[in-house]
Amino acid sequence: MESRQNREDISKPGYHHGDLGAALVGQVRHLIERDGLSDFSISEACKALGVSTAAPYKHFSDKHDILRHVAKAGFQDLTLAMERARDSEPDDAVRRISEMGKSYVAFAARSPETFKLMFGSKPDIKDDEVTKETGHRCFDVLIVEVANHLGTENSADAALKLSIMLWSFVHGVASLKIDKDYEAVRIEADTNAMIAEATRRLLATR
Amino acid sequence: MESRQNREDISKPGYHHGDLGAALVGQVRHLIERDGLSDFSISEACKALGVSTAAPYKHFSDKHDILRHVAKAGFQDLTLAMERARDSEPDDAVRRISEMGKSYVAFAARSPETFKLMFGSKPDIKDDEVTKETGHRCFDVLIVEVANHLGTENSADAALKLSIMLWSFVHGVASLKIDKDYEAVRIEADTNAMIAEATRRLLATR
DNA sequence: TGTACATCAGTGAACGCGCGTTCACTGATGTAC
DNA sequence: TGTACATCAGTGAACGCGCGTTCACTGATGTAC
Repeated sequence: MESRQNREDISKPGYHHGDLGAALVGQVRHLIERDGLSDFSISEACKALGVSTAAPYKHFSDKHDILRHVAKAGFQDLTLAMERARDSEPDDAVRRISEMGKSYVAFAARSPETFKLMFGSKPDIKDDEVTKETGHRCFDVLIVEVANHLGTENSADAALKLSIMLWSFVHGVASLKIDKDYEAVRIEADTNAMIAEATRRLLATR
Repeated sequence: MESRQNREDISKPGYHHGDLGAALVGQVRHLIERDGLSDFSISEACKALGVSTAAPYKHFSDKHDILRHVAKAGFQDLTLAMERARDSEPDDAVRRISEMGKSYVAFAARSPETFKLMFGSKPDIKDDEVTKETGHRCFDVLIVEVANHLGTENSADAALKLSIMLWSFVHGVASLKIDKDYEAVRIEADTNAMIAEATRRLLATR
């Protein structure tokens, strides 16, 4: 049993479905993006995979369990995207941080409903320790970079405070963008330029 | 007919319900906050008001129509709160703007689900011209103040850009706060202090 | 290699549920004469 | 002031719907001998 869980990524085509668990998480993620977080249904995910509506319960305890896995996968993707952005800019610390911000917003634009699931207030997601831990690791990527930039003469607390400020800012940009609020106020916002500008200002030494 | 619409705020107790339309909007707003935007039901609102489930359709075309009125009321409340915050700080322009930011976040903390309804991506809300206009008026309160602060030597475009930046920031703080994301990352954020600090930095002249 | 057996990922039919919305109706109110 | 009538905000019963979840079952797979 344990060995099967460890190689759940290999899919033998002849063995029933192969790996319905992973396929469901992927399909649900797709449907969430297509129909919205509150309008998708796992029944439809089953239909798309050619499987009975009872099949998921052999892999997950309930609907929320599937969503938890989707959220976790989302955090892993986001972390990866931020690490890539960080590594793309080896010379300039401020630019490195603003690139990470851009990749945060880009992820939200690419997967808006998954983003909402990850950062929304559903208790089934929020209270899950595994998802929490995955999210925390994501935030750590930013803290490390800000602490590096500030240098040792500044306290870790200063780095934390700045990180929260930077996170809050890009999270606001991401939220307003995917909810089309800029458009609602008839603004066309160049979010990338704005992130670069705001990052500079927030990180400016007085 | 027209004269009745104009005094929909007075409620004659003997005349059927009095003013079921306004009562429903209030009750739905209350239920949204209690049960969440995706778990409330108008049936329950009807039960709470002691009215049949068919009664709402004498006042609203459908469920979304009620939500549109809730969103509009939310924007009016938010605008009022921001104007009050602005007027409480007559001397210092930067502080005036940061007080407006604090009142934005305070509104979100007070009415998180209404806030999500107002700024979320529900098309029935987003595409409504009346709601749009009410939201726009809200944003204008900020732009005017930022333009005043910048003075005439700066373009209106500069004021707009700065306003978007400030809005994005406080919107991020509000979202992360009401979705309990600071807590999820085990942070206790002093949002008011953070807003004051970030506003100073974002408005700083180089 | 062949056979018997245990496992467990699937089926498909059924369930209870609460929802939004409709329908023909009723009866209190305001108004015209 | 009294009566007849039009209006329309309410009723209450019913509807169709799709959902998440359960149940006893089946049959392909891996394994022990």
